Amino acid sequence: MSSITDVAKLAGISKSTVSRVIANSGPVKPSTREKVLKAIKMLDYNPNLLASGLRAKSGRLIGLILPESVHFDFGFFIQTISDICMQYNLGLIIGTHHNSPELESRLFDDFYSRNIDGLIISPVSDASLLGKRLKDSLGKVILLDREITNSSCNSVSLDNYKAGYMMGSHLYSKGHRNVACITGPQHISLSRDRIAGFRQAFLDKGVMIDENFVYEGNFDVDSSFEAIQKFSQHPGFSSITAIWAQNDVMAVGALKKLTKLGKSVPDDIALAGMDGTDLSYLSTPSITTILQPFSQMAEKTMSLLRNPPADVPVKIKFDPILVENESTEKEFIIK
Amino acid sequence: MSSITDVAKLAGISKSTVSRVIANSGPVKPSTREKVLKAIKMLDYNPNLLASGLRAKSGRLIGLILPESVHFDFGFFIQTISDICMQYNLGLIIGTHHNSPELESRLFDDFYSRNIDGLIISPVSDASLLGKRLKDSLGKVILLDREITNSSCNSVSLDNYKAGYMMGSHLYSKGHRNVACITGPQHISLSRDRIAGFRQAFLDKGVMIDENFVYEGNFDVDSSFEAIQKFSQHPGFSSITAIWAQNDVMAVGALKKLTKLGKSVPDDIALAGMDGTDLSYLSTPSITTILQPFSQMAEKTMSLLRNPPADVPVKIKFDPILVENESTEKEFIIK
DNA sequence: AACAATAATGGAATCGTTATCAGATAGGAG
DNA sequence: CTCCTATCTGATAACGATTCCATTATTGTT
Repeated sequence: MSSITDVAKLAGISKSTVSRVIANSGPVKPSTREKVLKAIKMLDYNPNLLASGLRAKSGRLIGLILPESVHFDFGFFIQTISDICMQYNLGLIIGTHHNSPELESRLFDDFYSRNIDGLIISPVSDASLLGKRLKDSLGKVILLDREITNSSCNSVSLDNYKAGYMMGSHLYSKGHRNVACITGPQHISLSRDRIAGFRQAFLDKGVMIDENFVYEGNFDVDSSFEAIQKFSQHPGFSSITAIWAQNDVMAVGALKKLTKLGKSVPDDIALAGMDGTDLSYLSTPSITTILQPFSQMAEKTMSLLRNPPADVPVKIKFDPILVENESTEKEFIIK
Repeated sequence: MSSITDVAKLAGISKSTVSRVIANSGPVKPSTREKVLKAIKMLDYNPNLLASGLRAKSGRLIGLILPESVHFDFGFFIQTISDICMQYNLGLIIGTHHNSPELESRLFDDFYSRNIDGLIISPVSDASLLGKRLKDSLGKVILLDREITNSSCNSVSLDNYKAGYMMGSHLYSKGHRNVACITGPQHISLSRDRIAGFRQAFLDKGVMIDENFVYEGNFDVDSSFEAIQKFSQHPGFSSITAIWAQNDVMAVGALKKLTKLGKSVPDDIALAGMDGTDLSYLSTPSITTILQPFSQMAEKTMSLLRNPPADVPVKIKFDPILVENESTEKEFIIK
C-alpha cells in the first residue's frame, strides 16, 4: 500500500500537488501532471478512503439496513442500490437486523461512525429504538419499504393499503364472498395496511371478512403451511373460495398444502400472492400477484439521497400493479 | 458527532485516558473511568471508525464481491456472512460485478483503499484481472463458490465435479440412458466441473451423452425456456428421458416449459435441479436437487479469514448432498 | 521518613488526505 | 529592466483515534 507521500517522493514533488492532480483541484503544469500520473501508475497507488473520509467527513459510503437479505425483494433492493452506488463511486455497507431493535441500533451507530453519506433503512417496526436518532439526521435517511408510524423521515414504499384494496376488489369481482388471508407480521405496518385495504374493499361491497380466516404469518413458507392447516380445521373452511397470501412465497406454500389437502387451485379455491416474483409465474398454476416495482423504488431512494428534498419529510408511495394469473381465473358463481 | 476530544474536555481529562477507558488498555483509576463513561453517555459518543481505522490500518471491515445479489444462493451468502460480521463487530461492504472484470477490479481497489481486513470474492471467471493483486494479499482473500483456475488463493466451494457425478449416477440408476443437461455459463469453472462430472458418471457406465442435448444456460429462467425449446426441435428429443438443469431456477423453468409442451414430469420425463432451494420442494412435482450447504460454506469462509491458515493456499471443497424428490421418482425401463 | 516500585495521567507523534495560505516562478506590459 | 499579475508549487494544519514516552501521584517497604 503506497501513500500519497510515496507518490510525491517518486515524482519529486510535494503532496499538495499530487493531491491537486488527483482531485483536479487547482492548476498544475502539464509536465508535472505527467510525472505524477506516471508515479501513480508505477506505485499502483490508490487514495486511502479512510484518510480522505476522515478529512472530508464523508466516507463515500451508503449504509443499507434490511430485515434480512435472503428474501427475494431485499435481494432486489441490494442489487439495484449497489449498482447505483457503483455508478457514483460510493461504497455500500450492509447489515440485517432480523427485526431486533438492538441489532438495528448497533448497525446504525456503526454506520454513522463510518461517516456514511446516506442511510437507507427498512426498520424493525414501530418498536425501533432509532426514533430521535433518525430525526437528527433527516436529510441523510430514507426509510425503504417499511414505514415507522408517525415518523418524520423521508420514505419510499409501496402503497400497501391500495395493494390490499386492489386484491380485495379483484377477488370480489371474481365472485368471491368468503375469503381468507395469510398476512405478514402485524407489528409491521405494511402488513396492517395490506389487510386493512383488503378488508375495506370487501366492506365497500357490504361483505365482512371472517376473522377466523385471517392468519398472521411471517412471510416464510412454514407459516403458510400452518395457516392452511388451521383454516382447514375450521368448520367454515368449505365455504372459503379464495385465499390471499401477502407474499408469493407464502402463496406457493399455500398452494402446496392445498394440493395435499385435495383442494385444486383455481377450480376449488382461488389463490393469490404478492410481490410479483418469479415464483408467481413459474408455479403451476401461475399465481395472481401484486407486482412491486422494486427497482424503481430503489432508484427513487437513491435519487432522494443524492438530491435531498428541501421540505422534509417526503413520503413517496408507489402504485401496486395487479397481475392476473391462472390461480384466480375461474369465475365463482354468486348465489 | 462528538469526538474523543469533546469527551476528554467534558470529563476534564486527557484524550489518552479516554482512549484507555474505551479500549480497556492500561490502568485507569475507577473514579476517572466513571467520569469518562458518564461523559460518553452524555455526548452519545461513538468512536470514529475512519480515524481508528486509519491509525490501525484496519477498517474493521470485510469486503464481499459477488456476481449479483438477487440470486438465492448469493442472498444466503450475504445473510450468513453479514451475521457473522455483526457478531465480531465487523462491517460488511458489498459489491456485485455482473461478470465484468472491470467492475470487479474497481470494487477490489475501492475495498482495499478502505483498509478491509478480509475479502471474500466470487470472481468473474478465469478472465478476472485480479490475478497478481490477489496473490499479493493471500491471507486476506478467500474465493467463495467460484474458483479461478490455477489460482493460489484460499478457496471455499462445493465439489462441483462430484455434484455432477452424483446426479449422473442417480439418473443412470433410475434407468436413464438418454439425458439432457442445461448448464451454467461455461466460462465459469463450476459449470464446467458439473457437466464434466455428469458426463463421467455416464461414461463410467459406458454411456455417451449426446452433445446436442447439452445447452449452455446462464442460471436464469429464460435460458431454460430456450434450452427446452431447442431440445424439443431436435429429432432425438423423444428418446430423452431425463433433464438436469444446473440450478433450481432453470429446473423450474424447464418444468414449466415441458408442461406446456405436453410432457409430464416425472411420467414422460425426469427432471432435476441443483442448489436445494425452496423452489425445489415447493414446486409440483417437487424437484430432485443437489443441496449446497451455503451457510456452512459461508461460515467456513469467515473462520478462514479470522484464522488465516499457515500454509496457503487452502482449498476447501464441501460435499454436495443429493435430495431425491418426486421429479425423478419413476423408474425407467431399460430396453 | 525516605525511597523504590507501581499506578495513573498527559503530551506529542502518527496514520493519509486535503484545504488554506504563503511563496516562487513565469510571462507580459510599461 | 522593473513591476504586476497569473500560474504554479510547497509547508502546514487540521480530521479523530491510538500509542509510545515521560511525568506525576500513590502505594508499600524498611
